[in-house]
Amino acid sequence: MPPTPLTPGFFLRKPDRVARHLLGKLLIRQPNNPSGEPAIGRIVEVEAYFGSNDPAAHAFAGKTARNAVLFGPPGHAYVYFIYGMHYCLNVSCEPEGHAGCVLIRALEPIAGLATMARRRNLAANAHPRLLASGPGRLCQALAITRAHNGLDLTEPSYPLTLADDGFPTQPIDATPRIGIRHAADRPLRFTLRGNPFLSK
DNA sequence: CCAAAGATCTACT
DNA sequence: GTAGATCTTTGGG
Repeated sequence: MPPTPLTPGFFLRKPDRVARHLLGKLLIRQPNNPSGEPAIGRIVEVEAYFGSNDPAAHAFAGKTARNAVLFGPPGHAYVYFIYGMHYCLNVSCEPEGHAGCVLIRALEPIAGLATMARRRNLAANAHPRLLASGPGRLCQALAITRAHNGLDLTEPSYPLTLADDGFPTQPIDATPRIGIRHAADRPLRFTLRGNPFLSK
């Protein structure tokens, strides 16, 4: 079935519910110029962050210039720069005023693998696992930067879109989130069970 | 103004 | 397994 963009209503639920439902969906990156090819990946690993009552969330200490997108409408991109080198992509969820979000952590490459490899400075025949398995890697593979912060991911005419292609429901594992200091014991990282393109 | 931490990745031992 | 790269954001003086 042809990919259908997700609707804002998809993101109105709590972050853990949205996270589970995002597994198996497509992240579509339109080319920057007409001669380029789209880059498409299937979401296989995500983490849920609750705006309040979640010490690990960027929005835990309240609204700032950096995290303002999280407090806005659902289905929008929150892109931040970390460790001086990497970008990470989140999707805002819950109604406006609530700062829940989902971090996209790994993609299974579906289309545009050569473009992904080039953006990642890898050989054209590099193992596809190296393309987008990890939050920093997938942003590099899809050329996602702070320029995309605040973008509506439900609008198919924009360069970055989330879509459903009818991929069937799969068993899901829930494990602790990666790389955080606080609340590291909560099982809020969700993965497609046994998928070879997970980040760890 | 300055300092410190950070939802990472890669290379090297 | 450990270290280094590299810079934005934030909070305190």
